[in-house]
Amino acid sequence: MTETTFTDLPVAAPAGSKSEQAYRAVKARIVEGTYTPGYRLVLGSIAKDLGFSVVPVREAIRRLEAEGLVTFERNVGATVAGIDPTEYLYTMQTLSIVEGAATALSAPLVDSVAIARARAVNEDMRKCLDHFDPVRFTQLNQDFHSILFEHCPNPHILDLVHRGWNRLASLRSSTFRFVPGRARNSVDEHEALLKLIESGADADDIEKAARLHRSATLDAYLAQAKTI
Amino acid sequence: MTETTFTDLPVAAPAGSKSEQAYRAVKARIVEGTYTPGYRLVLGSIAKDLGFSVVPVREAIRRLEAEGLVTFERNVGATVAGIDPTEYLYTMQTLSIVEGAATALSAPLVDSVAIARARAVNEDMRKCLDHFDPVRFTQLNQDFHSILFEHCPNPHILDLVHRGWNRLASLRSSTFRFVPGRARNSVDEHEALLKLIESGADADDIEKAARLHRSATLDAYLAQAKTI
DNA sequence: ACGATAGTGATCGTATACGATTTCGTACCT
DNA sequence: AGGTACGAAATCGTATACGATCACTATCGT
Repeated sequence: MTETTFTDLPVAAPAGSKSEQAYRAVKARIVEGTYTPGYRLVLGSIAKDLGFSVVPVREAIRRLEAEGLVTFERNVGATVAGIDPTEYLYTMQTLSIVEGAATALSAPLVDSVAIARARAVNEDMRKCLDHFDPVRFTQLNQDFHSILFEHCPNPHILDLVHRGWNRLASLRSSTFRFVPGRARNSVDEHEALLKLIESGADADDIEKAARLHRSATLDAYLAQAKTI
Repeated sequence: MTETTFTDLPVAAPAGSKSEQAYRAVKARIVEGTYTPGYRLVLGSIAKDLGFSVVPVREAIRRLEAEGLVTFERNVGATVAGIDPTEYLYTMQTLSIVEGAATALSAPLVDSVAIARARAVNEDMRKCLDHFDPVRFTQLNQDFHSILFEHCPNPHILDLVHRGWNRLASLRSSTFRFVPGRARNSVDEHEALLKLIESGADADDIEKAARLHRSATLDAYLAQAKTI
């Protein structure tokens, strides 16, 4: 094909190598809960399902392993990573640190328009409390923080945040128990955080607030777990 | 082979799947500087070199990509990731955050024996300054902090620290320029950090000190870069 | 009846093979 | 001479195939 008459339309080509497609497909199914924790990821089945051979699928799964979304055992296979309480604690604690840092680093770059958008999202979250819609609440929560992170000057840190979120995503439809009381506090803390950023507060204070915001959710979980 | 007469010697079996071996082999060569940044990782060559086929090697390389040690381009191949000044900045900043957190979390679990060991390592570092041995200095520096992290309660954070270190390792033998003045300060800061931990200081203060300790190295680099 | 053991099926791990894509050198045209 | 177009070599991407390993079950012996 020497001549490129047309503008080389990428058409509806699913984009990327099959390995890449497999990666995205499996990741999506994990994150959105089609494959719940413990689900056995059988290479052959997934390959047949996607219409690929096993090699790209295998590669995709190893990549997901590196992200912590699946666990892998030699000669046995891969399963969607569950989150036991310990793992949950590790993940939340790590998130509190990287989110705190991301928030503080981004704060100076958040303009008033972004603040307004974030505030709108937060008000939506408040409504979710009344309708009791935990899934949407979680999504909006990520949207809220994503707005604050929009101009984060350090992509590495942002990446760590996203990995943490993905890791927690598998919880949504299974183990996770929504704690409404905590959720309401969370919304209030969002508003406080916005005020802090608007006022051009010290980076340290912003970082501390953002970190505590995440820690508090962990604490609420721990307190609840203790009562069971 | 039903009978296991001998104690099932793992002998000199290189342990693990070939994919795993390939992963470790290539990683080692990158970290220790055999493959310098920009080095082209050709699947066929590495496979022939290790005596494997290309499939496990390919898998190994994709894993290294996920860790940021190599960059990958579709249909072109992989090269050892270089670190341009921007990447260096991102990595150092992220390290300052995760090392700070790791140090603060570990501090309450560092006993006096560990302190003594760390102090000994630090004195070795001081000697390296006189003999001008940057490679050993860097190694000892990692040893020093590793002692402090020995009982880190959060393995995820520790993992992030190690990833950062690996990422920086490729610099050692190439771009990196050792700044002796900074190195001397670094040793002093180590001692100050030990005193802080010994005294049972506030977690916040320890975190701040550890974070600044890493940031200062970055700042020294930036200052130097500016004068060139 | 219970535990150990051998056999079977499912699944993984890796080698090999081939088509697809890129890169680079060379010849040709302007 | 410079740039473009063609072609060959190198390398990647994926499919297929087969040997190796593991889980499971049924059988045998005690």
